[in-house]
Amino acid sequence: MRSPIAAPASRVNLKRLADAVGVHPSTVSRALDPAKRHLVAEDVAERIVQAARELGYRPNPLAASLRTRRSRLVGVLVPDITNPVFSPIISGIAAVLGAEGYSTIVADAGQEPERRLTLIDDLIARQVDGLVMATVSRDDPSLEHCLAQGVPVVLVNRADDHDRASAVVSDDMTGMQLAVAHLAGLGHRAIGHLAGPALLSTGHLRRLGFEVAMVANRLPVLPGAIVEARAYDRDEGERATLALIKAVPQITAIAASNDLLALGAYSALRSLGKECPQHVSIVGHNDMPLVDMVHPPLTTVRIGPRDMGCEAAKLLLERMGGATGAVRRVALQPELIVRASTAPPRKSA
Amino acid sequence: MRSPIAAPASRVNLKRLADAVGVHPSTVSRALDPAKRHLVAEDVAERIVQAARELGYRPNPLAASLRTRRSRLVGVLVPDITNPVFSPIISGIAAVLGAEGYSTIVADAGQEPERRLTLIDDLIARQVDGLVMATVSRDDPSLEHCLAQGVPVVLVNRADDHDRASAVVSDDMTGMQLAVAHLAGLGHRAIGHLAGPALLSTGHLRRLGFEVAMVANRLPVLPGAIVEARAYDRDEGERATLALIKAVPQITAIAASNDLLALGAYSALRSLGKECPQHVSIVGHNDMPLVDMVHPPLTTVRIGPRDMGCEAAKLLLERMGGATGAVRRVALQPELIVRASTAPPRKSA
DNA sequence: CTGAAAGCGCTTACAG
DNA sequence: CTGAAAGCGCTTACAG
Repeated sequence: MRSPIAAPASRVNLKRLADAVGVHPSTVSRALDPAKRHLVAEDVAERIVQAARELGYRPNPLAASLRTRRSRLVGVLVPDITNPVFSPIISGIAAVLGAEGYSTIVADAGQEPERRLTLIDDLIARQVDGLVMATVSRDDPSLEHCLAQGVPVVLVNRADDHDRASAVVSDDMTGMQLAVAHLAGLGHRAIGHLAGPALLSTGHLRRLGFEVAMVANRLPVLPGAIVEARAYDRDEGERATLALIKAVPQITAIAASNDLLALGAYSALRSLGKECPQHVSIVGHNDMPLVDMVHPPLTTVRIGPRDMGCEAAKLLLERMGGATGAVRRVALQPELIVRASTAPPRKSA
Repeated sequence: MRSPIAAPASRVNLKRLADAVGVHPSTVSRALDPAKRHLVAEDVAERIVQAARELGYRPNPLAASLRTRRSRLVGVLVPDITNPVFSPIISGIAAVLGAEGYSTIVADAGQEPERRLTLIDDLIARQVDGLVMATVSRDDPSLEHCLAQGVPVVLVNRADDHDRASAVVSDDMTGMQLAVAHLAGLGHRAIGHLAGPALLSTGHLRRLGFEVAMVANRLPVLPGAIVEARAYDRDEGERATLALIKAVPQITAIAASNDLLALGAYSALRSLGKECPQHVSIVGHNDMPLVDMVHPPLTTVRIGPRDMGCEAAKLLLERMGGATGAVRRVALQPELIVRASTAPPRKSA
């Protein structure tokens, strides 16, 4: 008894375990697979399970994957892990997948499409059983790439124009209609829109929602009242707002395609010496963390990113389970959260 | 020519490729491994590489891992993927590891220590070559667990009391000293501290930094002027602040152990009808996204989470490369970011 | 410089 | 109900 702790005893594998119990490895394999356990005599199975526990047997998933061609691994592609919208999505995906024994490997796709394909190929090479993509544009070649290889894919937060894959999104048009209706209800007539990139389904649909809602509220879309941001970030929000106000100075309210854009609008207003909501009301989209604490607290459209992640995972699970039904699109209902960045327009306006 | 696209032509593997070129699989294996390519005749290697490209050969990393016992996979454990401090850490880790051909698999450890061990075991079963842990408390059993299995581990953002593993952190004591010095410089004398959980190195060290800095500035730590939060979140920040002000009503400034706690203090002050910074100055820690936009913009200590991630990855790379030197602790220098939540105390105070 | 063989640790037809 | 064998796709001593 030299050392109380055994040397990392060269890992016990199936064969060793079989020897210990005195049966054939294949029997051990069956006994330990819930789906096959019924094939082996109850008492034998019992002894095997017992021994496995005692010896601390841990099956090697790599070996199993090599054999079965299933890895119990799913890849999640996000455009930017640093964007707070994606954390809850990832967390939702990992939670429901984890409960089913899948591990999640998340990859930050970055901006270059080149790198994106490489990443996807890496994941496929690692034999992921499925892919969740939060990265795709409305007409994304990387989606084709996945599909061509036969990997089950579901999209999240963004959808494909051609419905080539199932997608879980927030109901983007409705969300924007909520925003516009709120503004119209407050009495605003000259409303502008900070659009997201038209290549993304969120940017496209929210813009559509804006236009539809304006018509529904019998409000004119003034020329120059829609400015498209090149990216969902604060700088672009600021730039777009400056352009918007320059083109349509009489604007009293802005519906932004997302919160970061709205926050950029705050900065633009400040640099112009205007107050929100006294001069201009602003509504965002997403309800990302902390927008309740900015000044003024942001009125926004809450989407349920974690739920979206959960739903996406469920869809993928079906797909990976061999379900082969039609492509589905599930749209979660967003909710308007009214805070202090919106108010009736001033009479003077 | 029925279909323009070939059926997913049963994947080309090493053997198939070897047959195509007319050499033995082992030769192909060598030619394709940069470290072994010199072992094969240049022209043969050339032909192999060429054919590999043409046939679209993609080596199966699972099979390679099974053989070599190296997976080129590293696990990253975070306590809560939704906490914005961790995204840049993850992103930094993935970036430097990715450049070396490693994939990163991030696991959200959640709160139950039970689940944490399971996750770690899963990762180890998948043969991760190394682990980065952002989860450990100062004396964490799960660290022992990893070490016992011989997995290279490096800690990030948090360190271990016993220096059982290398760690990359921000210089927490210095950071807090920066905060206190700033407050003292403004003329504050009655300064309180919202401490983080003492079980975490950040909570512990920042508190220590607070105490040391108070002494250095010849300021008394009033009884009740340090309140420990049970978690790094806004609710706890609010609760702790209320307790703090109740115990020491004459407080004019608060140094918080992190930004979320500081934001909770904002809420507490508001509920008490007090203004920041007029009644109480507040400084946070971390400089997380958007704290520049809250009201008032938060003075805080900026740590470099992305850099921390990068450094941690580098350390892990060394470790995985077989480096066996002493455990190292690298502390990045934090920086004070002065915004509008701090001001001189009012004369009346 | 190249080939033949063994083996990483599993799973699953195939027999019996 | 259990065993023996083959094989997933690689890599790496071992010969030559």
